[in-house]
Formats: sequence, C-alpha cells, structure tokens
Amino acid sequence: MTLKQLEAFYWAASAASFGVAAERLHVSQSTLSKRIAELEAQLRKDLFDRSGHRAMLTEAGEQLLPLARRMLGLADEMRTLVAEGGGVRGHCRFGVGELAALTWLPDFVAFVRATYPDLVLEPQVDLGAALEQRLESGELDFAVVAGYSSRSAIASEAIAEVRFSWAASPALVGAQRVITAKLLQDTALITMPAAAGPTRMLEHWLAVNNLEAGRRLTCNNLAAIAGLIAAGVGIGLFPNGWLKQMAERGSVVELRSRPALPALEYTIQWRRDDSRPLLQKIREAVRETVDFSKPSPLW
Amino acid sequence: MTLKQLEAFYWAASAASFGVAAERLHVSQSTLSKRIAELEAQLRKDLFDRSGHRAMLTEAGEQLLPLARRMLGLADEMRTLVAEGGGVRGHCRFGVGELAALTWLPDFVAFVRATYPDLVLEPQVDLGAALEQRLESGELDFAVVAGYSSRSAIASEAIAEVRFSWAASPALVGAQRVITAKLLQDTALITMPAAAGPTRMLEHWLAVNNLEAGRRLTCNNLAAIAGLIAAGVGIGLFPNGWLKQMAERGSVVELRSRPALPALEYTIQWRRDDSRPLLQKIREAVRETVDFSKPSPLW
DNA sequence: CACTCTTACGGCACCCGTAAGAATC
DNA sequence: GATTCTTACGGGTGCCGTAAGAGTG
Repeated sequence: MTLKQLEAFYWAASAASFGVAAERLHVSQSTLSKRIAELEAQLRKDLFDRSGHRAMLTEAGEQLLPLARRMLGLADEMRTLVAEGGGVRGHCRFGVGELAALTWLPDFVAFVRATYPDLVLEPQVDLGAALEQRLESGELDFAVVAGYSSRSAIASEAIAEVRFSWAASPALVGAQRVITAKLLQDTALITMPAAAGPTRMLEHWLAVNNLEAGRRLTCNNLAAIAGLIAAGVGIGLFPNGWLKQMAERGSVVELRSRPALPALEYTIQWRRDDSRPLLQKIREAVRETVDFSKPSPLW
Repeated sequence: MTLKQLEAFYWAASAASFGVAAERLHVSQSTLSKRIAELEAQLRKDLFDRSGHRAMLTEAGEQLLPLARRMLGLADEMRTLVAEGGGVRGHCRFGVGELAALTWLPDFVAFVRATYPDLVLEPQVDLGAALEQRLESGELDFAVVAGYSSRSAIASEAIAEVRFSWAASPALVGAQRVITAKLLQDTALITMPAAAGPTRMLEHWLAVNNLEAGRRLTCNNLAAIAGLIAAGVGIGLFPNGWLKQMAERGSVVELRSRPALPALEYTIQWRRDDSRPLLQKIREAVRETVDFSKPSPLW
C-alpha cells in the first residue's frame, strides 16, 4: 500500500471519472487505473464496481474513502509542518471569469509567484457555470466567479462587490448622458454570453425595470466588447474602474441610469472536501490581492 | 513521500537504533538508512541529528513523529477495515519466559496458527528482564513474563497467577514432606538464574522467613532443572501442575512449606506506542489460551 | 460510435542488499 | 576497536506512458 495508490483511489472516487482524476494528478489514465488495481490487489478487495459504464465505489470503497482522505490530509500536514516557507508547492489549477481575468488575475499571479515560488499556477478563463462544473468534477482547485454556487459540494466565500456603469462612445450618444427606453431600443446592447455574471445581472435589471433592449450583440471576450463599445458599435456595461480610466481619455462616456445597476458579488469557490493547506493559503492570497476595479494593464 | 519512508522513520525514531528498526521491518540497515535519508530529502529537513555516535531526533523529527504514528495507524486501520478474516497478517516476534515456553507456548502457537494462518510467529525464550529490554528496544512485539514492567513505555496486563510447590526426589528426602531450615541447609537448592521470576519470588520468600539455602545450583534451563530434581540432585520449585503429574508417576514428591509460597503473577507486556490491531488480536489470543499449569507435553 | 476503463509491452528509474567507508565513543 | 550510520555499486523489479483492447450505453 502506497500513498500514490491511496491518492489515486481518493481522487478517482471523488472526481467525475478516472480520466479527470488522472489529469489532476498529472499521470496518465492507465497509470491511475493501475494504481487503483494494485491497491485493490493489496487489500484483496474491490474498491470500484466496474460492471457499469463508469466505475462506481463499492461498499468497501465507501468505507475506505474517509480513511484515505484523512491519510492524505495527514501527509499534507506533514509537508507543511516541516516546510518553513509556508510549504505551498505543486500545481494549482483554477478558473476565473473574464472580468477577473482582465483585472485581478495579473496581480494575483504576481503575488502568488512571489509568495510561493514553488507553486505552479494554471489559470483557465471561462464562464462561471462551466468553471463550477469543472470544479465539482475535480478538474479545478478553485474558481473566482460571480455569485454563489448552488451546488452542495462547493463552498463559496464572498470576496468583492463589483459595480458597473453604462458606457458608450461619445460619437454614438452625442450629448445624451442618461439611459432611456428609447436609447436601449435604438442602439445595440453589447454583452457577454447570457450565462456570464454581469449579463445575468443586467438581464435581471432590465426585467425589473420593464425595459427591453433592441439589437443584441453577444461576445465571449470582454476585451473585445470594450473595444466594440469604444468604437461606437453599441452601449454596454463597464466595471466602474475601467470606465473612469477610459472616460478620462475621452474614448467613452458614462451613462447614468435610474435606478442604478446593482452591485455584482464575486466569490471564491472550492470543493468542500478539499481541505488542503494549499487551499487555505490560496484563499488568503485571493483576499489579499482582490481588486476588480483596477483597469486592465492592456489599455 | 512514501509509507515505507514514514514507517522507517517511525521505527528508527522509536526503536533503540537504526539496526533494530531495520531488523523489525525485515530490511537491511542500509535500506532503512536510505529510506530515512530520502524522506529527509523529500521534506528538505533533517529528521535526525547524526553528529553523535547514535542518531538523535531533531526538533522537526520530534514534531513529525506523532503524525507518522497516526499515519501508520491509519494504514493499519485500512487494512483491517477491508480484511474479512480479522486481517492479522505478517510477522510477530515475541518473548516468553522458560515456564511459559514449556507450558503455554505450544497451545498458544497452535491457536494462533489456526486462527490467523497468515501470521508468522517468532517466539524467543529468555529471562523476563532481557525480554523487557528487547521489547523496549523494538525487537519484540510483546512478551509474556513474570511480574509487571517498571518501564513507563511498556504496558503490562495480568493474565495468570501461577502457584509453585517444593519438589524433591523421594530418594533424596526419604519420608520427609516438609521444608525445614535444616533441609534447606543440607540439600542443594536448584533454581533458575537470579533474574528469573520464580527465583526472585523464592529469594523474597526465603528472606521474609529468615531462611537460608545451603548449596545453590543455578541452571538457565527449566527442563534441565526438572530433570535434576527428579534425579535427586537437590530440591526446587515446580509449578503445581507439573508437580501433580510427576508426583503421580512417583518421580518426585511434594514438600509442604509454612508459610506457603506466594503466587507468581504473569503478565503480557507490550509497547504502549504500539496500537496495531495485530496486538489487540494477539492479546485476545493470549487470554484465550493462557494456562501455565499444564504440564509440558515432553514428560 | 463515443466514452470509460483495462491490458500489453517496452523502457527507464528507482529501490534493494552487499560491502566498504567514515565517524564517534 | 567496536558500534553505528552512510556511501558506492550492481542487479532486479516495479512503475510509467503509449497504444491497443474490451465493454457499456
């Protein structure tokens, strides 16, 4: 019986499939399969029922799982106990929404690289819903997205409230500085995909205020959206920090709306069953660096 | 970091020396040394201070030790959890005194072999004091000896009270059936070495009753002593069970004494820090089979 | 046919034990 | 010099990844 075998068993049992678990452990799927088979041979007991399409835990496997969990936790405890520099090492895969990717991500990565030089970060930018699913399936260690997760296996902690304002090119709106029903009807509304946090917030606001948008333009790239708005293609939302900087340069103007747009709450999400010290340090680092109003260094 | 490394570390830290730990784990001493070195390299921290003649735990080692202990305990828990047949496997080294070796040992070995066919027993016969030391040094898993241990690291549990009687050849004592001061003076007293439990009990009895023995004959082999007594060389003590059987054959007679010899308490002793399920099963087996009055199958 | 897991197999790395070396008492 | 631990080294094996196979839905 080895720690590698137990690690393979634990992740295979708690991730969505052997393949996901293998990827997470940075080994081939065949290696992971063999490690589990060897553990089963060692214990002379099947831990997975392979009769179906996907491997399911047997009763023995269910019993072993919490012990394996404690074992791996203990191993982590050992590593952190003796490591003087906090002892955060290895790989960390995480997901961020577009907004976070373009504002906070560079600072976060710089901070983590400075604080934990032995930690390799692997950020992945996607929509919150997709990230949540990959988080639950074990592909990611944590995610920073808009809103709380509704999944029981995932914990959420609020880290920031982001305020948005309407923005448009001065060439598009002339002297108008207020959002009106007519303006919404007459100009294109440029947004992220419907599943994105800011878009959901916007749709909710429109519905509550009995407003309807005319033409829609959806783009899955926030930087591209900013470019489109600045180019006068349509109106859209900018986080306040961006708007301020771009307004100073005269490339866009702020449009006021009544009522104002609500703040959008961003959270860090992680698997409840992941108690690694790594994750606690990472959460500290997120809280330490969080700032979604900072303009992208790109413009 | 592997379980083998942690096992090596744990036993090296809690046994008397690397050599003893290596023997216990059935690996060469160089292998054990390397496993520890690899663990230290892995953790980037020295666990032993090798500057002196023998390796001493560093502070980091002291901190790690309880975690390693919990880890190995967890591993044992896993093995027993999934093992249906009680799951007692592997090797078990233990010590027994001469008396236990000649009476209870065969029954015990037979019982254990029948109950736990995958367990390999390695009994070692020696004096209680020597066994205790080897127990503490990690060479033995448990010992069955006379009296309680005074060492704090060793736990003792009473398992039997053994009563002894004086015995002599009828040719030696004629019609006399009572121990007198004169008899003790005139005939040789045949005993086990001074450190043996029955001998210590006897010496105490002599001192309390202000008696002195004349010639002494010490032998480290209980079966040989029995032969010497039956041959009329001198008087000595037999456990009551033996005496009864030999008296029926007429080879020896019982001599009464006033006051009677006190009972001698036998215990099973084990290291307090050894919480393996194996040991609990073994203790059950000992209690199940314990009987020191049974005559040796040899005569 | 897509998906998931297992098996076969070649190659490499790791780990073991023997034997010699270094250091302490 | 005896004891304790480390280092050097040859040999075997255990483990990895690639690729093909088997079974399910």
